[in-house]
Amino acid sequence: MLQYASFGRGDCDDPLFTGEIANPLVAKLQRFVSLGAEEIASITALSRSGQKFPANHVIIEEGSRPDHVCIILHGFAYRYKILTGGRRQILGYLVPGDLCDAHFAVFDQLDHSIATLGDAEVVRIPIQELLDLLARHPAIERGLSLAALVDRSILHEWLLNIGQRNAYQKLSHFLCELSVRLKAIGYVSADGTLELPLNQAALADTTGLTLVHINRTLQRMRAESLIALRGRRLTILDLERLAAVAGFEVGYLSPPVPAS
Amino acid sequence: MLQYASFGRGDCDDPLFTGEIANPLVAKLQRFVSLGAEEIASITALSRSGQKFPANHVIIEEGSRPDHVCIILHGFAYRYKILTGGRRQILGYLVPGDLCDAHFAVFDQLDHSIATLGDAEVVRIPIQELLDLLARHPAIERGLSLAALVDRSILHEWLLNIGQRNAYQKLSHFLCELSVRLKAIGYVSADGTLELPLNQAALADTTGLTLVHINRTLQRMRAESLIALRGRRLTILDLERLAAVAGFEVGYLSPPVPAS
DNA sequence: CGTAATTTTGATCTTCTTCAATCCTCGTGG
DNA sequence: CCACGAGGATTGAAGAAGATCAAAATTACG
Repeated sequence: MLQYASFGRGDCDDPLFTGEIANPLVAKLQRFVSLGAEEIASITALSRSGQKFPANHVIIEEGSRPDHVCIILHGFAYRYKILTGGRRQILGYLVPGDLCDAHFAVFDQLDHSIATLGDAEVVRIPIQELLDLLARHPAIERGLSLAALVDRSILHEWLLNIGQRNAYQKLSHFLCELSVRLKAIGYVSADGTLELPLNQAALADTTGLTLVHINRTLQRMRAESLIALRGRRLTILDLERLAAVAGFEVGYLSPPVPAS
Repeated sequence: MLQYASFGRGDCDDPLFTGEIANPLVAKLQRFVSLGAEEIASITALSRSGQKFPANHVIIEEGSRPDHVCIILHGFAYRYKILTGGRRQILGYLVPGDLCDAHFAVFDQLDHSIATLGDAEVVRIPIQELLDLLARHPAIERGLSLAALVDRSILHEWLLNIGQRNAYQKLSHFLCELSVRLKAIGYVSADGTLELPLNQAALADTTGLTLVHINRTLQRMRAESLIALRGRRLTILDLERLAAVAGFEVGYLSPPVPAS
């Protein structure tokens, strides 16, 4: 049984519910474009049941040229690069509904790896099937393009974050982003609690800081009553104030408004 | 008269030559896909003569929703974001042939600004015209998609660079990248000299370091005979060794090999 | 209940920042 | 042809943010 189900749109492990729950990819696309019943059915058909992976399982290895695309159904994953010497930079997080490299994978070998954060459920779709789907349904293609746009915005924001802010702000900013993204897919409870398998080492490699320094920064944030943290359960006590110290602006995470 | 012409494919300011020189966008696309004569003609027609801007002129402002796309014909530009407080992060550089936001601009308002680095010549193409062009010539669209892929790789590499390497490596890595990119468009002379209007403040905001620290790092690199630097003229004396200290691997800059 | 992973703490060190001058360089106008 | 001014480069000194190393404490988990 996967964790976090209680915050999600329902427990996909329960076969009784399978037909009823919004497919996470459908849900994601619907934040960008409106989909017809047939489009929803097509996506659902492709991504009904996935493969389950344990924590820290490498889904796609840097340098490979995958012949399929992965969609996260449950749980989380992250993109990363490793430096000779062992240092790791996390390049981004994938949440349910996100896919590992839409049409990108068609051409190229990956420049980074992707691994599961905690236990996760992932569907693999042969590239050709995805291409067919996109060809048949321009709305889906458009939705994915817009999603890619948001991804790029996030990348830009991360660059700004890592390059220009101090440790306290870096961490705050990342937590704000996380909170907003997870809220959008229903993974944050009313009191601001999010539960995810993110350890301090991952936070360090996300922000370009040291594990030790992350630890101390977290403590400071707790002391200031910005967050509460126990085990995997992180509660953002004061998102307003957290956003203020981070200089966080939601804009870049919102689906772009289509030109009229 | 624009600088750097001597390193480029010819002097585009000379009207006698205009018809003969490869259009920089054509040249760029040809590194990814093969173009027919008609495609080349179409592109050339769209981007024959541009508008000239002085140094540090903002071409596209963050938050605007441009109805056109810009192509750099001559000179350089950079993407950047500014933080309240004045800190600036440079997100990437545009060289001749690059465009400010291909099909991206269709949907969204920009999340960052773009400005010229030195004097530059830029064409503005109405989005609709570009869309028509892409619709008529799938090869061009494909070329731009591949170019976007490389852009993303670069962004990933920058994140790794800023997040995980030390000052010496950061700067070395950036210089390696610059050298390779400029060499690809013929802007590096045989002895490794590149001439571009990049001051130490820009290097600082590119790497997330301080101007003062950049200065001292450059001095160290000179002392180690890795580079020579006089005014705008940077010579990479030993690219091998520079790449070694930076942990630089060219791969991510190469056009992806199309799947067979 | 024991082992491994993760978090926490302490002490020390150094890389990089900050602040504040000074010094070039180069284009401009007198 | 030279003085002037501005942007850019360089230097120095001092401080701080964050890194590193090593160990202990906690927590998770089979």
